[in-house]
Amino acid sequence: MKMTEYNPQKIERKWQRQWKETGIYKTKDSVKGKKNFYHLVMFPYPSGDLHIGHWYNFAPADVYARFKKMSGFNVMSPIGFDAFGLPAENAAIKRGIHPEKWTYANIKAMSKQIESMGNMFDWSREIITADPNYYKWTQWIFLQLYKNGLAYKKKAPANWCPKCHTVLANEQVVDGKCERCDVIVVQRDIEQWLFRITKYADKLLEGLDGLDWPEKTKLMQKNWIGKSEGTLIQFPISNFQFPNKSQNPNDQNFLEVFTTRIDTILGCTYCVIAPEHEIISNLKSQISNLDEVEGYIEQSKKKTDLQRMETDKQKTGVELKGVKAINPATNKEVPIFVSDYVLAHYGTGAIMAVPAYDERDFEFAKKFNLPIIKAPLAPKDEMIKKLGAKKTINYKLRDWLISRQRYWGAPIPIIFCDKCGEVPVPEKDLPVKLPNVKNYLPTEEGKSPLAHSEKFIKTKCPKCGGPAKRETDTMDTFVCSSWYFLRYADPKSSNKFADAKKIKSWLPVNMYVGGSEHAVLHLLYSRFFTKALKDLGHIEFNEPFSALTHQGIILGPDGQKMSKSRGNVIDPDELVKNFGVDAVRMYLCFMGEYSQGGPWNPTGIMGVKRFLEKVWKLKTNLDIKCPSGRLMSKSLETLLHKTIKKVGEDIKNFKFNTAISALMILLNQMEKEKELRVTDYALLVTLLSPFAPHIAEELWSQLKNKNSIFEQPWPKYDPKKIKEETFELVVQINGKTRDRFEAPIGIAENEAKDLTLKRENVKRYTDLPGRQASAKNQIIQKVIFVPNKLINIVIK
RNA sequence: GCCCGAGUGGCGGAAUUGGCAUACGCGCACGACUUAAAAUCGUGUGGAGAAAUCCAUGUGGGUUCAAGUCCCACCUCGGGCACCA
Repeated sequence: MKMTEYNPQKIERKWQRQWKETGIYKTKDSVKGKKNFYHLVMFPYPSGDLHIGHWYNFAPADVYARFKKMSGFNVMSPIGFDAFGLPAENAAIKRGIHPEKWTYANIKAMSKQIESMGNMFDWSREIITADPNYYKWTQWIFLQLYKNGLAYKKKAPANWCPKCHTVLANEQVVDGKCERCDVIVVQRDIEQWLFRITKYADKLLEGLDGLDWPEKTKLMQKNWIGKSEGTLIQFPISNFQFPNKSQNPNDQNFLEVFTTRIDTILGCTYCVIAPEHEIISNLKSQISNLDEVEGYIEQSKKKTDLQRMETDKQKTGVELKGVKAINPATNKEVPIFVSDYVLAHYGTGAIMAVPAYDERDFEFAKKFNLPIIKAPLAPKDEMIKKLGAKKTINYKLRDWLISRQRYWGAPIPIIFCDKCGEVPVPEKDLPVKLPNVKNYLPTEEGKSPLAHSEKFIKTKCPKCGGPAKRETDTMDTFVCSSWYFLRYADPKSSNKFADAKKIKSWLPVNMYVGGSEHAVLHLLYSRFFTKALKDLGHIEFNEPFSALTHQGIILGPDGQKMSKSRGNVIDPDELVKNFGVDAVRMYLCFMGEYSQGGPWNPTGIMGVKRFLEKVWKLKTNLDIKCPSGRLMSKSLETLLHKTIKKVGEDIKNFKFNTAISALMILLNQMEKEKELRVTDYALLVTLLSPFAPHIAEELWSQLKNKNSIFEQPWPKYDPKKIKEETFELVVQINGKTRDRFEAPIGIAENEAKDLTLKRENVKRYTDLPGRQASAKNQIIQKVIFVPNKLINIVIK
């Protein structure tokens, strides 16, 4: 069969079938003489349809992967599905379909769509996090963390989404609202599982330095961790009386505060404690306005986080009457207030207020008519010594809340026994399978739907064999995705989460491509898992992703975020039907800077489509144009080598738009040539192949090549052939371009100057009546010569 | 409020890091082919001016022989954090 017309759909079908049959993208764990290169895109969750955003993530990333493969690396580019979790579950519930059925139907549909992109994904390594063979190891990792004190259960106020009926991690609360459904989050006292990510705060901070990541992302993590160095100081309570009950050794007769500004302590005129602060219960007998205080505490407990934030300008609070603290620096008594502008979970939950130096304290002081003293600043170190204060470090980062009162997740492998208490499921009993229940709807009472499944709950205690109950909460889906990159190294392993040798040969990930919305979620959690697994001796590296790139967001043609209600959604399937996969891939690369994204231009794609057609036509004309064996023109040769250099360098830097522009320039030049060698045309096709793999593979085979173009080495350029012999010397008069002429590379300053002064265009400025152009008689003040670039004559 | 990032033709965007601003593409205009249209090909395309030339990289200042690029102030947009003491 000989194809004469360019029919993208036909070519795509042909080569996608061929690639599948030959298994060209199946990755071996090692190839002799080649270095492994782990190239990863963030795996999608099975939401339903493949969005243009997925394309923008995967297609340009595939250009990079193919380029790496052709550059001599053994490239692994795996794909899978982040199948558990709220998004899939909510979508399923909305349609009245069981989450499992819905999820697997979507995976099937989306796999087909992903395959249509023609990426070099290795499907033999596909993973699905909802598969028991996968989540067995998610549970196993949970147990490792649990056994080493990095996972714990506690009852405390947590972010509760009233619509999703589950608690959420701090990272999943955006502006006081649930990141999934935008409903205002409330605080709810509930038993919850947490990972002790705070133990790794410092390591997570330090590790950022060595990473080839966008600076902005590193900064976001740094700010999220929020390290601040300060001091703990004790403010004695005057006339402190221990409560009547038997004396608790933890009861303190002082108030400990945290400050980063101990130098301002002389200006401290009152103290403030958070409504949740423990000291209140010990002071009860001394507080004369206890009813008022407790009323205030009740009130602030009822507030949502969002309401607390809204009180931005209006500070509230109540003084603890009958109790005073003593400022240890001045030995003066100061009042104590309870106010919700102080956060219980940060520092000690208590502050020394210095209204003269702190804006928030100033506002509060003004409202309650408290003294504002502009005291002199004291030297920090001296003050610490004098007061016997302790230097300390605080972090904004809080422990990661991972339990969800939802059905569609990996069960937490813990058993509760009346006799033995909390008992981890023995590793040999993993996985704890998620039962296929009929009643999977979330409940209001703060319990997982699994709590209704007697069959699931009832079990035996692994320790004593007595009757016991299973934990019914499931894990946050971010737990599943915090280690998936390890599994790709050995996706079928049944006796380990992945073979150590295989992990060593592939990890850390060499290039990770995905959205920046995960800057403090997935990317932080994965770093935590990696560090914990390393400390527990399971892996040998500290950081999961050596290099990271974010794609931008594609907006609708109207410049607005794409949404069905706005009707500005661009459907990639439709584009593929109209323009072909190669054109879609290529236009995504061409439309602008990769990390920037931007509005979709419906007519812009015609440009790359035309380009591909021209490449095709050039081949048709080749037989006429090329009498075989002719030398190409000097100028084409230079351009060809320059293009090889530019395209390679641009792909390496994810500057796909300028790489394509260089290819267009090369094509435009080739079209103008009277004769064209087959080998030179083949070079163009090779340079094009990472962007438009289907047409390139077809043209390559039409050039009578038997192997795949992707088994070709990336072309090398000859640095000698890039060097030109002449250049265009720019002549400026007072910094403005007035002339230019061809001059040999390396021309000396004197020679360039002489030639320049003889130019007619220059004489017009320098040959003034009665004066001569020379630096001596002051027409010419100065001559600036930039070798191989320009000459600037400064005249008066 | 604080911390990042960005503002370049009608539009998406280039610019070897201080050296010809507007590459490449879209769009538009004119021409060729056609009975005609589409497609295709060719030419032109920042603004003003007859021209010399002048003016243009968010605004205003500065440094420099030379600024889109460096410095200062401001404006607008995007992102992050948000009572973290």
